[in-house]
Amino acid sequence: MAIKPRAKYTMRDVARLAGVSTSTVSAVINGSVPVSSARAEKVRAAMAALDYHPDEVARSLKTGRTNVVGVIVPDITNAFYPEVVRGVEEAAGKAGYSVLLCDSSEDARTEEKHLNTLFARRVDGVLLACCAHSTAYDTMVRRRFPMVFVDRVPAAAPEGTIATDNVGSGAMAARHLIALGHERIAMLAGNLELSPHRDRLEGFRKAMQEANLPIRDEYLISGGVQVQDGDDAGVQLLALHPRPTAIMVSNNQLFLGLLQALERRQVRIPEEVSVVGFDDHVWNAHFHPSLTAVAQATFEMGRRGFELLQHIMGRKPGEELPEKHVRLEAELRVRNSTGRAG
Amino acid sequence: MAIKPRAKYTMRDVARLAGVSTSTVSAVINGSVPVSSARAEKVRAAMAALDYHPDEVARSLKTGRTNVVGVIVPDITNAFYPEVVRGVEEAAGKAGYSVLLCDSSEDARTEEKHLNTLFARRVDGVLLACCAHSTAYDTMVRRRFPMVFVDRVPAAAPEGTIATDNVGSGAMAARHLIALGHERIAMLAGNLELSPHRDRLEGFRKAMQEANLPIRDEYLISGGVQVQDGDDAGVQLLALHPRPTAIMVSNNQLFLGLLQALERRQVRIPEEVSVVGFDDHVWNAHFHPSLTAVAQATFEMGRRGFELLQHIMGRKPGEELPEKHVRLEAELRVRNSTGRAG
DNA sequence: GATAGAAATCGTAACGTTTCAATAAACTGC
DNA sequence: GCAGTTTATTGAAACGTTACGATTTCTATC
Repeated sequence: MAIKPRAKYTMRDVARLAGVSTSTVSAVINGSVPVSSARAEKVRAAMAALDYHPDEVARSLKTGRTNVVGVIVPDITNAFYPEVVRGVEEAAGKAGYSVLLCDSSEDARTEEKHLNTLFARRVDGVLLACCAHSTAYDTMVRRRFPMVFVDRVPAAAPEGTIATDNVGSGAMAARHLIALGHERIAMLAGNLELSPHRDRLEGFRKAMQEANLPIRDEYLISGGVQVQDGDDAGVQLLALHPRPTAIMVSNNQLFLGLLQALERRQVRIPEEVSVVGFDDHVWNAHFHPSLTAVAQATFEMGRRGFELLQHIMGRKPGEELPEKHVRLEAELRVRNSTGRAG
Repeated sequence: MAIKPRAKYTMRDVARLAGVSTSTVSAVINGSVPVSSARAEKVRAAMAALDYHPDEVARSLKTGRTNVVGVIVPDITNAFYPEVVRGVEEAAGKAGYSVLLCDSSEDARTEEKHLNTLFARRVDGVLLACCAHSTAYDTMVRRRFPMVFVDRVPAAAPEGTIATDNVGSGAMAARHLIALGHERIAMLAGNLELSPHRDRLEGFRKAMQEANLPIRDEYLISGGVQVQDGDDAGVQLLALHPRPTAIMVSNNQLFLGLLQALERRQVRIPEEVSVVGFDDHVWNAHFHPSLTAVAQATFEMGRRGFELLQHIMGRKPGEELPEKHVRLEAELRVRNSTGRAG
């Protein structure tokens, strides 16, 4: 294997130019040990003259830390995740960390592959929005790897999780519909192997029960999380008698699919059916009608997720975490896609 | 500085367990040198038994390559970039590279900081969608750093650029409006320091000239690229006499702002004014009316951008590139926001 | 001016790999 | 059976840092 030409200058060169030892250069860089200001100045001048930047690879090998965290998302083109990633990236940057981004395409094998790569690259920790049938939990626990589950959390995770209060916000969305007088409420519940969808359904159930409203089996559609799944489910719901007067949808892609189906059938919103979705973004406000949706604290999820990971990475053996599970509040943005029943 | 406990096992442990030297283990891993199948099998068994994964950090230090590329985007929450990044990530993954993601927030100083970090981390190359007043070009050329400019390309870049044919697609959008009989056409041209916006304006000018149509100064609004800028510009345009009958918009955020302003003033689209934008995404088709827009080959931009970078990284000194600049065709998706001139 | 103690500096041995020159082992052909 | 070749295997020297113990240089005190 051909060896790549490396950075022009090394610490040796700086040391020679400044007339000191490499130890002194290292001390100036890291501030680990006091250096007389005269020499420190000389060293700094030499570094600038050579445009010298310490080799982080060598440094990592020596210190055992890379100052890199991995982030694995199931689909970066799903508008939810870029905001989370942005939150991570910003918090990480402030703390001197860089972010290695991986996309699992909702595939457990790809996820596992990424996890192995990140492990081999010796990242200091991983933030993971896992996919269905994820084996991540076992793999990394076995390796004692600092990890935080974001958005989608395995039931077994004993610590290091951050997510929206999905039970609560599912109930919130349902209660909103109930308060508008709806009784025949349907839900596109998404993939019930994923915690957010499972929890939102639980919240929905809770709210319905509180209000003494029945949930018909045929009003509950679960399975996929893609646009086409939402479209299919919409078609299915429209064929029912009686039709639901309101539909709650468990994520933005299903939501879009549902809207597509309703539009094709020329079903008027909210006159004929009210719809409320999860995941808000700019376009929701400009849809016709504008869309009522649950807005998650995406950016904050990323930011605090990184902070949680930082605690885990910095923890001494046996030490307890200040908090093991972070639960974020969501906000219902009421717009014009939900209206009074009847 | 406390040293982090490292991976349980090293090549030494594998070698000892397999009863061979570390050189042999290395040979098995890299296939660099023939190893008798009996010993190779022993080594593989030992690796599996210890769940051993070679330390990529050590390997990088030795080989001088990290198999990591950096990607810097101005705003990952702008729906355009996740698709580009996905293209890069996928192509990179297939080639054994990982992706370090940085967000510059459209700020030249942040961009420069990221560039330095990536450089220090010894990534093998960088894909950059630069921001206004970027100093990246000089910095990295000085360092002879493999780099590809994506989407936004500095005029001076002698090679390693990939972008949409913005002049062509700008002209395409304008011609579409002209063909519909519009003569008073306005343009929200965005930030003219950025090549895509500059080029789209040039295309617009070209098409107008071909058709012998004048461009009024007050119909040309440039400056920002954010939603609010689009809104402001919309307000400004609506105050003019005569009003333009069609408006072309240089990116998706400006587009959204413009739509916001038109909606507030209850301007009917396309009856009173036709609008065409840049950057298509799923929601455009479901807007009311559905939005005519130029769709760029985002995913492909990422994928081919990475491939171009690969060529640059793998190039021997003095060798020529198979192609220095990649220009991608865009597609005009005609929907209902553009109609015949009144 | 000598001396103790503190402060600054340095040499060197790692960190976990790869690679190259050197050795050992196994084949050739005669 | 032996020189000559090929083929496997290994030991040891890097790669560019950090950090430890050892050493030198200061400063203050008597």
